[in-house]
Amino acid sequence: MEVRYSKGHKDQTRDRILAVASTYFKRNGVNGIGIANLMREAGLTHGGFYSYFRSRDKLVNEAYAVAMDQTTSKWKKLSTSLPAAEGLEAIIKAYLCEKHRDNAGGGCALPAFADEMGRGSRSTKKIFSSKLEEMISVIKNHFSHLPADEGRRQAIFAISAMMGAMTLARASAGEAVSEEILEASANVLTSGLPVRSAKREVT
Amino acid sequence: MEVRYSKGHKDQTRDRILAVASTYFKRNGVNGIGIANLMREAGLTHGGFYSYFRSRDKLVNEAYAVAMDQTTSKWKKLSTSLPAAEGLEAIIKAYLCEKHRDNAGGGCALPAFADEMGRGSRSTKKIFSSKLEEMISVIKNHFSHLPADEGRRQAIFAISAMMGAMTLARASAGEAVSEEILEASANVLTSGLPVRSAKREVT
DNA sequence: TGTACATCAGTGAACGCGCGTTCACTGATGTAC
DNA sequence: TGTACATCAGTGAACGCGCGTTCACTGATGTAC
Repeated sequence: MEVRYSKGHKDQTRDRILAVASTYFKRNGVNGIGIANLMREAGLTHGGFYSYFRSRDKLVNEAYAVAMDQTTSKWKKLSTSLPAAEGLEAIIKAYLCEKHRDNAGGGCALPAFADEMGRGSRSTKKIFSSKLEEMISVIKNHFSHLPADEGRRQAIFAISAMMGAMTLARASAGEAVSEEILEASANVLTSGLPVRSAKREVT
Repeated sequence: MEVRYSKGHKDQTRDRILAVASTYFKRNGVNGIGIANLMREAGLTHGGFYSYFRSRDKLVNEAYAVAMDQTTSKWKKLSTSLPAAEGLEAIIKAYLCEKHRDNAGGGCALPAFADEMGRGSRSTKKIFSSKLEEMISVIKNHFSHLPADEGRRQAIFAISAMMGAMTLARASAGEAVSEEILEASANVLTSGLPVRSAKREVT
């Protein structure tokens, strides 16, 4: 047993539960793991759950937000370490690879449960769209050479295409077409997007 | 009560159960409706279910196949009624519209449960990839002016982008960004794809 | 310093509910004679 | 033609199980005196 009453101890435990939930919801689906198992993975028993969250639904909504934040910050890191065009290519290649496909629990929130959020409540959709807005904003920085509305359009499109390809690649994992999907989408996105065309014109 | 023992009566009932399952699974998720309610929607009681399917899992796999076939034949109809470029635009516009977004039960199988199939068994993934292959084949016909492998790549990419956009639009339904997603993806797909570029070159 | 008490993170038994599955039964029909 | 029987699509009660949720309790710690 660790020391109790330490400053922020309960917040740390809460964050741990959320981290476990984010991972398992992404890997097994939002209904793919129950509270008892979640709490066990967090090193606790199920009874304590309700001193952290008012209901399972509340946890689910918070886990959605946490999971989407994880993707956003990952993209931000890749973004800031490279110039615009290379940064976007780095994001696309890190996204559309077999390692990401086979690691749903540690990967992007969108292919893992965007469709589940589509069946969620109004509050779920508000969380989704505000977190998606942050993702769009990060990607949009890579289209700063375009007019603002065109850059936003390209960013939205790139995110849609990436998450769609990953979802289809996962659904066909183990079949030859799965790698084709990753390859095709990475190829078209990196060779066909305006950011790359712009590069070519400069060269 | 209808007449019993009529030729093919049981097959018709089976098809009706599958049609109901396809619609409700797409609308509410694969776990969003139970056997009792499914059978009630098909005009029966739950006890009879097991004279049609060996288990719920078997029904789910068959419903996946039925749902994907529905999309394929819808695309085929749009494809054959128009020349290549216009046919593809018709498919894209019919896909990326608010009517489709708000009608998951009657819409495409991919945004409805591709992610669920990603968590399915090996047999589920085999069904998925063989049905996806048919979809690719229909879309690929619209890229017949390209080398075969490039046409296939574009077809795979277009399908990924369409289903990704629809999934994100549904998850943000009710927020302004939802319509933006549909518009952005339809716009980029129809103006940026090689089929359209080819058209322009000819003109 | 030592003792009694309050605090509170965490425990685990218990409950109700929904769901997948089983199974003995029903009742309308076609068929044999 | 009429009667007895076989067939079989469909019924609904019952069971077991897992899961979300509740709640009385535990036990380690900090604090008051």
